Amino acid sequence: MASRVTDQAVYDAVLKVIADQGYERATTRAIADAAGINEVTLFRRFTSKENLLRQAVRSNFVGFALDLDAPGDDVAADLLTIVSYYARLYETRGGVVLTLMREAKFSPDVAAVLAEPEALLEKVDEVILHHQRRGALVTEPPRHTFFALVGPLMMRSFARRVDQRATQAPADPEAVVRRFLDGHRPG
Amino acid sequence: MASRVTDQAVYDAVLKVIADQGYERATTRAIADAAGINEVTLFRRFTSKENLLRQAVRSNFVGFALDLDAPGDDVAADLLTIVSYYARLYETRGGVVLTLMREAKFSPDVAAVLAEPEALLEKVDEVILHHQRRGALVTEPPRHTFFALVGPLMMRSFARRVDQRATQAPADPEAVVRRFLDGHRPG
DNA sequence: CTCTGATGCAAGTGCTCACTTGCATCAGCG
DNA sequence: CGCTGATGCAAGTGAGCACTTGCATCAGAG
Repeated sequence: MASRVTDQAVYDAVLKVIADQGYERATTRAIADAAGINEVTLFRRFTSKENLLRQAVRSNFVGFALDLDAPGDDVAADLLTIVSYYARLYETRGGVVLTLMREAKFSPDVAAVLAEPEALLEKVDEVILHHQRRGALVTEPPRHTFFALVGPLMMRSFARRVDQRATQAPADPEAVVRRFLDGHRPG
Repeated sequence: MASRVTDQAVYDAVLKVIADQGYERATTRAIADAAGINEVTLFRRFTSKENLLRQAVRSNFVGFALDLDAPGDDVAADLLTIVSYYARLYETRGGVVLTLMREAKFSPDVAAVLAEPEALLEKVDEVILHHQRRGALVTEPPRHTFFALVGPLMMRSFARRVDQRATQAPADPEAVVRRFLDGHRPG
């Protein structure tokens, strides 16, 4: 029988609690409370705190993965896929993502969990390399290109966190790609 | 009788350990080991972990405070004092500073300790306000002006952390102030 | 209605960690 | 040499937390 509180609802709770407490300070008790279930039930359903985070991350960050398996001829289109993904990610989950990235440096658990979304990055690298080889992008380490592309989105999310008053409009992925290509098409 | 291991040596150890582990994961045991003293001695001399951090921060960040009590007529000179202070801070302690700033959001202890250096910021605000009133700077919330001034230094420190390979030259405070004033002198 | 599987609750286990205590040692000062 | 005050070491205390166990309850499928 399905559970009264859905898995996704629990995932939302985890991410929310982690967003304001950080992973290590987020007690399983607090997570359970936020999800409206008993702590024991939490463990019965998700085994461990780390596994719970893993499933939440998988479901929310990795789940709706990009259609990048076969990069095509159109640089702009492929980059747009990437930017749209990260724009949406930071738009909806910016808080947790930044928090987890910070904590990954110190907490082996968090680092382990983030290994999975990191694998996404390798896919992205391949796409960038593909277009570099086709002569559509300046040649540099793909990860650099990636940061140049997505960095502005991260910064926006970061700035919003530091400076609340800025009611910034959500980033327009098409504009981001356009601006980026202006600077990264080989002359 | 003075202690064989000086207070400053212990402070260095704390800041170093916190820089790579973060405050919460930095056990007093690890700190004592890094300082080359017994954990018990640590407590006998510094009372508590939080107090130890406080004294380390006080000694390293607040101790050599700025000569800003009486802002003068020369905007450039006063801003240079500020920038030089933060340039040196990030140059020598960038790692810990960023780590502590991150953790302050989650850990009340860290937040409490950082309240003291925060007070420095109020002094800075006053100086900026002073020069705004004298018509030497564009009018905006002083904290914004501060971030515009010091932000680049923080970003440089942050970037160095993310992207190791960049052997960036240390920031030149005079250049920073010059560039800043170009954009913030009222037209 | 009955059976089953998921849930809640109370209590407990084991680990880590900040912090303590008692005692032996050691360096400098008279 | 004898005193003092700081240090080291071994052991322990108490709290927080991830995770477990046993039992009662309750909702849905047959």
